[in-house]
Amino acid sequence: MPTRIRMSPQVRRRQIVEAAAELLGEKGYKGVTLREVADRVGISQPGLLHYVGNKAGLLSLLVTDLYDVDGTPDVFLRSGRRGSDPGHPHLPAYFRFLVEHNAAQPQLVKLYTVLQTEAVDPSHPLHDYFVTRPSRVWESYSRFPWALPPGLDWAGDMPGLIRMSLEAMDGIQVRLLHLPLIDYVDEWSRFEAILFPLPQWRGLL
Amino acid sequence: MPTRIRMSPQVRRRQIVEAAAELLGEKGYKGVTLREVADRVGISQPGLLHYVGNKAGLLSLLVTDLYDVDGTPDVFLRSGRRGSDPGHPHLPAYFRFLVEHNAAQPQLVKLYTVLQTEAVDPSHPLHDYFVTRPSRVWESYSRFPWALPPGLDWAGDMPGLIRMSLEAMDGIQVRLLHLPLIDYVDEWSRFEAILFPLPQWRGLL
DNA sequence: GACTCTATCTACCAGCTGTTAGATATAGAT
DNA sequence: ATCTATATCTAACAGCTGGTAGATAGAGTC
Repeated sequence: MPTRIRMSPQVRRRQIVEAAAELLGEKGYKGVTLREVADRVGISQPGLLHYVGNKAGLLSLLVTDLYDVDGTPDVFLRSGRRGSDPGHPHLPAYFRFLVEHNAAQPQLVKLYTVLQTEAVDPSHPLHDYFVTRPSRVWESYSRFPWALPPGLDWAGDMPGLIRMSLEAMDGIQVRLLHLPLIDYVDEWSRFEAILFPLPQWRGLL
Repeated sequence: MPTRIRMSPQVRRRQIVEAAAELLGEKGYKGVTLREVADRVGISQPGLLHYVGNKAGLLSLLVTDLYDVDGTPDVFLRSGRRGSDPGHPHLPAYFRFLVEHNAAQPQLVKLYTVLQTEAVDPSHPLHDYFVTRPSRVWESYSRFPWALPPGLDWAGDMPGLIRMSLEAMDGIQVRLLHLPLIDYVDEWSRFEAILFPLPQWRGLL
């Protein structure tokens, strides 16, 4: 009978993650069927279920393998990039790092944006994950002694500054879903200029 | 036999729009079934279809009855609000109007945010509507001689300023889906302060 | 070469979903 | 009262979806 293509779990798992990321980024979790993902990978639907258990397992796989693995402040501070001195890390420097990191993976950003909004539904497998995410993110940020320019108006309101920055990024990412196309890095640099309005700082990055 | 409740098309249609808006705002278009909407209205599923034709018709109803009917620049300029002089309309004044208008209808904002992102899927009934929306919105804005403060850095880049403002609003709206809860108007005022950094202007509004 | 493990398959199913066909009852007009 | 228009219902269906059961075959091990 026909030759069955048997691959190592590592490779297959990688294929599944990539196929799922691409499809979910376009059609969302509810909009994608297991058969679609399986077809793209080149296996049968039960074959896919063998790896993910059930449909929600697809998302666990994505979160585990794609989210929160790089692009975090920790990674930035260990990256040795300019302004990444662990003693006094530059907040805008990190945001540039984050934005450039994301801009280089538009498909992942799209996936993130789509899932984040789809998860408003309390029955969505990632509902809790996303609803509580701002708290976890802030907790992550607050562990570092970010350096802030002394002249900044709201230098005292670090949470607000970070929150607005992330809101701006989210807004840009939503805009990226529509036309005419814009450039993520360019658009962020405009926000950076008004969120961190200190020319001499920007020269340092 | 059981008493059948027969209502005027206007009333029924209104009920359907409200039920659909609420449900779609939580579960999205794909996540909601016609039966759910029908149940909430209190009619049968074919009874609902009598009004909307098919499932996509639900969305047409929403767009027709809820979207783009108020909150547009035209409405603002006719509203007689402070700064709404049709000769020299104030851009930040309109944005305040828009934000306050939206903040007063959080459910509608949620619906809009959810549908906007869900419609990335090319097979989504509102795909074209949302993908091409920025162009239409800009066209709408460009019909008015918005007054801009002379000292503003990018006074020459009106499209960019408007685009950033709308991105900021979108970002806030995404953040509104998560916890801890924030205040739409407060958060916008922070962005206004950096997008339109002219104290004497803000005193005018 | 025989054996074991498991990745992968085929076959199947129950439940849900959108949609249709046709019957029925209700409100308003005559 | 009767009639008409139509809002609303019940019944039914085909397609798809996630998930299960059991068979099969490929790859490494001894």
